[in-house]
Amino acid sequence: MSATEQRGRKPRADVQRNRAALLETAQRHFLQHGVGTSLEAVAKEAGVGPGTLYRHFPTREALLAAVLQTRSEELVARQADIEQLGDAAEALEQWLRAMEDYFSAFSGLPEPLMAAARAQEPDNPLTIPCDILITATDEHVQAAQSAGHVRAGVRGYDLFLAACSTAWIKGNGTDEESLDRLRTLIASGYRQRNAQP
Amino acid sequence: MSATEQRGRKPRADVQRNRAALLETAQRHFLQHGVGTSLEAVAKEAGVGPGTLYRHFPTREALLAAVLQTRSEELVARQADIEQLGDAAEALEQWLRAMEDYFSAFSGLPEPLMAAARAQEPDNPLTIPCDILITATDEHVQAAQSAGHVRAGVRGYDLFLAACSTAWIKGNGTDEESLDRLRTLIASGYRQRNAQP
DNA sequence: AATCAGTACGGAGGCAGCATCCGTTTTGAT
DNA sequence: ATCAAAACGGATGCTGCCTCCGTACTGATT
Repeated sequence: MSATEQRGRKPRADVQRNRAALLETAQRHFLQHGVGTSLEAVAKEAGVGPGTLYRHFPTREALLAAVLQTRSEELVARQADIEQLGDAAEALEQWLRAMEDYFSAFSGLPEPLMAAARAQEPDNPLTIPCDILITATDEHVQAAQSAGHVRAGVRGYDLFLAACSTAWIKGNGTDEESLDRLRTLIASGYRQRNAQP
Repeated sequence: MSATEQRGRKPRADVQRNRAALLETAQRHFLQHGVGTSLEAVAKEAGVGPGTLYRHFPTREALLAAVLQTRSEELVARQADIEQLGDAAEALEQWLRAMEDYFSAFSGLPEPLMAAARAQEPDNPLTIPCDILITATDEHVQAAQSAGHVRAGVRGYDLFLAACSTAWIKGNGTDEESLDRLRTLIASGYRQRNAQP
């Protein structure tokens, strides 16, 4: 028996079915209406009562975290690929874009993520993925610094913040051209002036 | 008769009193609870009914814009001072900080400001101040570019976005040190490498 | 001073969403 | 087939939004 399975010994059929339906519906609603979507509507469309939704996911953040689980895993997988590249500068750049995409998955997502990153609430379900991302970013940054591609004094957390705010702006309907300008601006900010090959 | 006075000829005493009370109370509530504060509570504390509040300020944005009026004027005044400086680079930097402070006046303010800046809704009361700020920023940028302090290709709007997102991050409780790092990062991004005095 | 018409007031009311509680139903185990 | 634990779901109470309309106030007019 794996650790993720039941500790007692009863994985009720109900529970799994409802949980799956809720996750599926919630993802659709988050996609269409953003993270602020009506949880009541999600429950109704999933064919369960509000009580059931709240029992499975006590807070909006818990539901969000569960829905994001899949995407988080994909992101981590992408990181593995990215790390394969020899070029630390290129790797960092790709990683930042990957994070930005992740943050942009649903409209309004950066808000709760920032709240979780600040992380005075240790039981916020979004804190864990955030910490993972920050750490991963920091590793990329350090690698790129060692290779002389990134200024000293830049931390992973700084670029995490930058990616998060870029995603926030993106989610607010700014045109792609302006976004690219902003990304370029930020890249100019962290890049080492004279890269040493 | 000035243009800002009545066009017909009746400035009812009621109206002025209530409007003033609403603005005063709203500012306090925005300060304490952010831009999402309960308008019902504002009305109640101002001693008027909800109807009166909504007649004076049909939307939350209208109320926000009215409350921000004073601050906007201060900001413009500060701009005048800043322009006096001969140093365009220093002027730009100060201007960006001034804007950031303005955006940080109330928690959650960047959100509606961004929505207004994107500006497909021409009757959004926040659009006007936003456009003014963008234009002003662009002037500072161009001045600094002429003096060779800022890269070509940087637009005022880009730095407006940057300031807005910095304020957003700030409003989400990030520590001052990280903010300073981010500001430095952005500054490194727009500054010309070899300034020509 | 008294009247009048226009204006503004304010609260009741309808609506939507959140979150909880508890009587009823489902489920796996025996 | 029976049972107790576990899960369900909807009724419920709450808060906030926004509107509508009978009532009250105000400034102008005589």
